[in-house]
Amino acid sequence: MPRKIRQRNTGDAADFPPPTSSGYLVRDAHRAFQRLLERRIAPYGVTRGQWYFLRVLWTTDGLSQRELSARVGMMEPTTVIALRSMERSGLIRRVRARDDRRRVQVFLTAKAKRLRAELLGVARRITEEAEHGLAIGELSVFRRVITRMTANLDQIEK
Amino acid sequence: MPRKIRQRNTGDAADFPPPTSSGYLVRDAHRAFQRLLERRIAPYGVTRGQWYFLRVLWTTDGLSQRELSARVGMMEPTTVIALRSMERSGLIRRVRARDDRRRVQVFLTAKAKRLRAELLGVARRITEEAEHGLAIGELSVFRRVITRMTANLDQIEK
DNA sequence: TCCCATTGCATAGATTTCTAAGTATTATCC
DNA sequence: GGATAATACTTAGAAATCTATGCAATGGGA
Repeated sequence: MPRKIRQRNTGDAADFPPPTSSGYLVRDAHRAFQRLLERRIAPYGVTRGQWYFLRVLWTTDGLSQRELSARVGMMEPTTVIALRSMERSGLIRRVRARDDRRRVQVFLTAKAKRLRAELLGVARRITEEAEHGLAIGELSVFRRVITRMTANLDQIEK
Repeated sequence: MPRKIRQRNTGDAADFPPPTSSGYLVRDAHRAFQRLLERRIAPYGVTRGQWYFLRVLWTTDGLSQRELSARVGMMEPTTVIALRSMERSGLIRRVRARDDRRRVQVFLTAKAKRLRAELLGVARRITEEAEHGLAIGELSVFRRVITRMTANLDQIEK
C-alpha cells in the first residue's frame, strides 16, 4: 500500500474539502494502520487477511466458518479462501463437527498458538506508536466518538 | 461488505482486547463509512475506486496519472485500471501531453462535472449522519487525535 | 551527438474481496 | 416417513488491488 500525498485544505466549505471530513480522516488512518501492520506481520508469514481470523481464534478457538465470518466481518466465500491459505500455512485445522456434519470447526495449530504472544505484541506496539503524544483524556474522547460514528452508520439501512 | 458482529470486550488486558484498540476501532469505522458510501454512489454508476479519483479531479483537473496515483494513494497499475473503467463509463478523457509525450493528462468530462455537486452532497450527508449526536468540541478533539495518529504512523519507516 | 539513466505509463500475474448460484446435511411440517 | 425449507459450506466469476517487470520518451554527460 503506497503512502499518500496529502492535499492541502482549500478552505472552500462548499467543496466539502477532504481534510476536514471524518470519513476521509478515518480512511487515511486506516491505511496507515494497515500499512504498518502488514509490514510487521509479514516476517512471520502472516497476511492481513489471516491476521483477522487469528485474532478471533486466539480468543475463541473452534468456531465454525459461519461464526468466524460474522465476527471478522467478511463474507463466507472470503472466509473459505482465507482459511484455505491458513490451512496451507499450517495455522489451522478444519474439523467437521460430529453432531452436525454441515459445520466445519476451525482450530488453531500449535504453531498458531505459539505466534499469539508475539503477534499481539506487534499490534500493541503499533497502537502505542499511533497514540504517542496524545493524552489519556483525548484518547478517551476519540474512542467514544469513533465508536458512536460506527454505531450511527451501522444503524442506517440505506 | 458485510456488517460485523461485535465481540464483547473480555477485559483481559494481557490479551489486548480488540474493542479498545485504536486500530481496531478505526478499521470498524472505516468499513462502516465505505459500506454506506458504496451503496449510495452505486445508483450513479460510480464505484468506490472511481470515487477517490473523482474527488481529486473535481478539485484539480488535468493531473497526470502519476500525480493522481500519489494523491489518491494507489499504486500506478491500480490507477491504470481505475482510469480505464472511468474512461469506459465516460467520466474522463485521457490526453497525451504535447510537451512531454510520456505524460497522460486526465480530464473530467461534462458528465463527471455534472455529478460533482450531487455526489459531494452524498458524502456530506454521510458525514452528518456519522457525526449525529456528537458535540463540536468532541469532534474537534477527534479530528486532532486521528490526524496525529496518522502522522505518527506515517512517519514510521518500518 | 550518442549512450545510458530516469521518468511515465502499461502489462502480467497473484491475492483478496465481493455477489450469485450450487451442494450436502439437517430440521420442519403434513 | 417423505417432501420441503433452512442451514453450512463451496464453487464460479468479476473487480480491485498489489509487486515485479517491460516499453517508450526524455534528459544529461562524455
